[in-house]
Amino acid sequence: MDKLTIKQQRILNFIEKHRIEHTYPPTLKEIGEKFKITIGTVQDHIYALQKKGYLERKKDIARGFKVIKSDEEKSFEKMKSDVNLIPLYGNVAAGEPIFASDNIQGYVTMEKNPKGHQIHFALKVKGESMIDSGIYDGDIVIVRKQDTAEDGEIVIALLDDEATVKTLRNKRIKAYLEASNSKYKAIVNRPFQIIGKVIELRRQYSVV
Amino acid sequence: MDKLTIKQQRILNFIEKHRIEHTYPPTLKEIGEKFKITIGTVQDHIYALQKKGYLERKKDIARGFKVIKSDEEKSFEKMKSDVNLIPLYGNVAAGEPIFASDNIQGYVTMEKNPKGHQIHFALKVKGESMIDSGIYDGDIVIVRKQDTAEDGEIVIALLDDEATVKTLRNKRIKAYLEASNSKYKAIVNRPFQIIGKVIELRRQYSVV
DNA sequence: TATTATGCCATATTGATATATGGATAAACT
DNA sequence: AGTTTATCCATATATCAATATGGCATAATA
Repeated sequence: MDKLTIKQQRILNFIEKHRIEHTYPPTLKEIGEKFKITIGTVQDHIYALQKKGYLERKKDIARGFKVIKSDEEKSFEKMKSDVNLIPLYGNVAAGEPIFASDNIQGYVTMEKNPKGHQIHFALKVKGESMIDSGIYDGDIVIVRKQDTAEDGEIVIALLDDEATVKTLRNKRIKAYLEASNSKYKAIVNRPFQIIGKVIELRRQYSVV
Repeated sequence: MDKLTIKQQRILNFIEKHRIEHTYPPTLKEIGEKFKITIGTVQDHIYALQKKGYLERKKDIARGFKVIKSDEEKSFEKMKSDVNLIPLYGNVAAGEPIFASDNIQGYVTMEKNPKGHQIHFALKVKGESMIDSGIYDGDIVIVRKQDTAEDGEIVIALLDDEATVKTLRNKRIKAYLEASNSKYKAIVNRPFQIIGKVIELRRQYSVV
């Protein structure tokens, strides 16, 4: 693609900017007014932009401009549109509903999972019970909702109506939850329910 | 805002969809063609959409539609636009340039930092030297470029042309680098250069 | 030196688009 | 029963907007 002159670049920018701001591209006249040139001159510029491959336009269509983006810009935009916002829940006291919208503390960005629309959420970890697995107090875990898991996977489990992070031990005889901290005992013989599996961990360091 | 009828909702959706796909909104005629109704009827629908507050339009302006979005939609869009993609670099052998675009392994999404345009990048951690700080082999660290740091902060340092993750010890007498693993010794009396500070850690668990 | 690209003007014409008006039916609401 | 709302139609007109054409000057390029 040939390089654009300053004038051409400005006009191209104006078209795209106008489109974003007004939801529709400008007319030739509007471009002319902006740059204090006549329609005829605008035609020349538009022609140049088309010839150089930076602009497409539909014939006889009002405001029928389409600014061509480079592959790099495109893939960047695509990647951005592939970003999902998932809710970050705060810690929930026993008995309270976990997924109440009142408990949403914010949102966390996450690359969209290619495997369909699975439901994710994020949770702030409280306590030291998973420290031997490198999960610290204050870390954020991103969780995929599911009600089963394999032996050794880190899960969010509902224990006495409270959500906790633990390693699932799914042995032949019985499933139980294990803390990753030698000071804590495994939780055996208590009913629990798995609500999701930890798929990612995030830790934010305080920024000065 | 009054509720929309099915027909009105469809027309509203079409206008927005057309805008996204073509970069400009449709004309009255195009709407009429889509729904096989006459322009007069389209006028009625547009009028209703305006009266109910779902659509704005400029008088005498071709394709002058603007679909009004709810506050919720707006804030979601805004949050998405506040997402940045930062490059993820792979491990670099000693002597090779670190920030060469050849070394970009992918991109990581990150909430845009409100404090201006700082430069960030991401790096995959190799080795066990920071395990006592909960940073494991394979973890991804997000780094803010800077050439100084405070005592105790985790930094990326250039040691013999190789980038490593270490804790900075900035004592009265001399600065040195410390591993967070009792098996490793601190690196004293060797020249190094700080290239950034770790501001976030991410760990992906294998998803089955 | 001839040619092409850039940057500008003016004006006429064709076609695209929006607007205005009037009329009709059925359903919902007061 | 009367009124509003939601659907539709048809047609005329004004204006918006794109296109076509021709001309001029300068700088870069073959």
